[in-house]
Amino acid sequence: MLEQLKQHYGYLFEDELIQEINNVGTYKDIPEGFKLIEIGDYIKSMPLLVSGAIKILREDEDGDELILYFIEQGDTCAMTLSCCLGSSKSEIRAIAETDTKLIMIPVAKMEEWLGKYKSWQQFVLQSYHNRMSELLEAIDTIAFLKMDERLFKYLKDKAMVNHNEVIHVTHQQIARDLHTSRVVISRLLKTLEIDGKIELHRNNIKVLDL
Amino acid sequence: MLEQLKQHYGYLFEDELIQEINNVGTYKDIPEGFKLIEIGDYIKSMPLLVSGAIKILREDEDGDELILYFIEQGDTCAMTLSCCLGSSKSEIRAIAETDTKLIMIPVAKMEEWLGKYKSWQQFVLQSYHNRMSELLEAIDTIAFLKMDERLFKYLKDKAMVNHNEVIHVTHQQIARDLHTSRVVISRLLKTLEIDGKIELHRNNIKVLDL
DNA sequence: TTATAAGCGTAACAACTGTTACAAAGGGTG
DNA sequence: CACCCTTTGTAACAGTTGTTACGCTTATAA
Repeated sequence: MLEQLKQHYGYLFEDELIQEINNVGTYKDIPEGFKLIEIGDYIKSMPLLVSGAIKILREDEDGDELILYFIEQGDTCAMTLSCCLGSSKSEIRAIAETDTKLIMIPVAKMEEWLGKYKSWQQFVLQSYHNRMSELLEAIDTIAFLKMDERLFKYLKDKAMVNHNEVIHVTHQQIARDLHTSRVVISRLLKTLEIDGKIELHRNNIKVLDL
Repeated sequence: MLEQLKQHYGYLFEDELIQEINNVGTYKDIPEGFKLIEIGDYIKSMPLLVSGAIKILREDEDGDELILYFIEQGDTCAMTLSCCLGSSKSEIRAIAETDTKLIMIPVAKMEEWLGKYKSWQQFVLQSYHNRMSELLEAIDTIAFLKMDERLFKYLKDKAMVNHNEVIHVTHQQIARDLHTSRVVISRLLKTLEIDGKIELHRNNIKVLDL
C-alpha cells in the first residue's frame, strides 16, 4: 500500500502523513458495479482513490436516477467529507464504474489530521472545490444542453474514465443515468451514428469523435 | 459592528475570534440589485451575511442565466471560500436580492484562522456542506421537476427570503432566472392563478399557498 | 392629452421529449 | 435446432416547452 500511496499522493502529502495513512488506512479492491455508498448511509470512513473510477448518482423520491459525475484517481469523495465531518447521511449513491482500488481512512483520523497537517487541510479544501466545480458542470449539462448533447457528453466522459473508446453499456442503462427513456436514447444514438460520431453494436458503443 | 457580530455569529465563534473579525472586517451596506460578484472575478475578500439575502446565478457561454439558490443571514458564500483558498476565478454571479448588510473579511485572515480557530474551521467546512446541499437541491429541481413546479418553488423561495408574500418581479425577470421564455412563464403563472395558488398583479405576484 | 415604452395575455405553431406498442435481431440453453 | 430472454429499431402519438406574432393595458413623459 505504501508504494501506491507514495506514487499517487506523494506529491500532495508530507512523508509523515503518508506514513500515518499507511498505518491506519485499509486497502480495498472493489469490483465494477459494486455499490460503495447508498443514499441515507452514515459514512464512517473516507475513501482515497488509487485507481479506477466511481460514478456518483442522485435520486429523487420516485426512485428516478441521474448521474452527477465520475470520480477518478487522486480524487476523494467530497460528499463523504461532508458527511463525516457533519455526521449526516449521504445524499448521493456511489457505484464503482470500473474495478477500483482505494484506501479507506477512519473518520476520527481524518478530523485529527485537519488540525495537524496543513497539506491534509489543503487537500480537503481542494476536494471540496473540485466537487463543487463538478456539481456546477453537472448543472450546466442538465440546464443548458439538449438531450442529444448530454448523451454525447456522457458517452465521451464514460469512454474517458474507462480509458476505452468502446463502452459496454445498454441503451436502457444510459437512459437510467440520464433520467430519460430507452426509446429516446435509442433514437438519439441512431442519429449520432448517422452523423458518424459513434458506432452502434449490441451491448457496446464505440465513440469515434473523442 | 461588534453587536451585529455577537448577535448573528456569537453562538458559532469564540469571543477572541469575534474580536478579530471586528478588527479586520469591513462592514458594508449593499442595496438591492447590486452585483457583488461577477463570473470570472478574482475574490480577495469573503462576505459574512448579517442581514438580507443574495441570489446566486450560473451562466452559460451564450449568456443564458439560471438561478442556483439564495443565501441568507448567517451564511457565507462557499464559492467565495473556494476561490479565495484556491486563488481561482469565480464560477458564479452573486446579486443582492434585498438590501443587505455584510462583513467582508480579507482572504489572508481567513486562511490564518483556519489553523488558529477550531470554530472557524468548523464554520468553513459546514459552509461547504451547506452549499453542496443547496447545489444538489438545485440539481433536483432542474432535473426532476417540470417547469410549473419549478416556477412555484421559485416563487415560494423568493417570498421566503424577502419575508414577504408579495413578490415584486416581472414575468421577464422570472423567465431569465429559470432559463426559459417570458411567454412560458406568463402561461404557467396564469394556470397557478386559476388554481388559486397565487394572485397576479402588474409588477408583483402574491403567493397564497405558502 | 397624446405618444411611447414596458408589461402582460393569448393564439398558433414548432421543436423536443416521453409513452406505448410491436417487430426483429442476437445470444444463450436444453 | 427450438425456445426464451434481452437488446435494439421504429412508428405513431401525446405532452411539455419554446417561438413568433399581435393586441391590450398601464405607467410615464412630452
